[in-house]
Amino acid sequence: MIRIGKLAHQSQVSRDTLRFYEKHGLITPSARTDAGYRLYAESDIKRVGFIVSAKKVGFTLNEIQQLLQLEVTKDIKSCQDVKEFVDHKIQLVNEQLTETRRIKKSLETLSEACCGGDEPATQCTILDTLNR
Amino acid sequence: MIRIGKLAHQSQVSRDTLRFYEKHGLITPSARTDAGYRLYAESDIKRVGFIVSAKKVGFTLNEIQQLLQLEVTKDIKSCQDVKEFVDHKIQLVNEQLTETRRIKKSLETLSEACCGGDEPATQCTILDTLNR
DNA sequence: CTTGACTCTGGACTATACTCTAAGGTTTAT
DNA sequence: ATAAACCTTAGAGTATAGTCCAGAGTCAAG
Repeated sequence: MIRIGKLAHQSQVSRDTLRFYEKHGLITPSARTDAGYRLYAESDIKRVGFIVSAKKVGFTLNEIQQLLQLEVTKDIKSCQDVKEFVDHKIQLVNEQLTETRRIKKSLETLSEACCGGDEPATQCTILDTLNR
Repeated sequence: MIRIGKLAHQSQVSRDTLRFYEKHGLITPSARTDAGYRLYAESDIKRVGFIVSAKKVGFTLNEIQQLLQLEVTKDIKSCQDVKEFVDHKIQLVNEQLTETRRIKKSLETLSEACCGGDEPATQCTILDTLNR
């Protein structure tokens, strides 16, 4: 059983973040010392690792909570359940990608129409476009 | 001079949003009635249009504030200034795009390694991967 | 036995962009 | 004249993901 500082160091997150995750139901230390210090067991450490990994692939904390539900109840869940969850997230990411690409194109169109020269911007095509 | 409700309707934003923009220095009505009602002049209406257009191409409110600065002082600004601003934003969008693509790929790798079948998820490659 | 490192809690603060509510005043239409 | 529609302000709430701080308690080492 380790204390919060050590876990924070090991997991490369801050103590505050661990407490924040706890407040949001992602990880609860298995025990406390008499003085109230959090004590994390091996399984807790793994759980934090899971959270960190899931963050790295783009899951939100909310999604991670659902993933942890799947992980904990994996014996009554199927691979299909897990894969569907991931595929749903891929869909969301694709939608975001589409929107960001649209924005990129709009901006590029804006930029390309502009001479970018020393001229005063009184007739700048960018400003003109935004004014319509 | 029109009141907030009409402007909101015309500009397709809520009254609250207009007041929110005002609080954040994006748009201030040119006048007020004796009763304190906001009165928007033609130039104010244009300004809101500018804000809405800029939002549509992905600028944040903070960036729009800077853009409005450029717009208002356009006679002492060059096309270069404006274009540089847009090009900088394109860079930011490109970085976001790169990150979102990375996430997409990670998720796809995760998904592809999973059988997605009826099997219990006890050996699910997705959960296994996140546990490392 | 005291100093420094560590931990606790609760709550404020950051950034982004609103949205909603309460309690009241004003204007317009009937 | 009165009701509906519109407007005002201040402030709280939403979602996301933390970060920081104060004031206090705990623990290990010299």
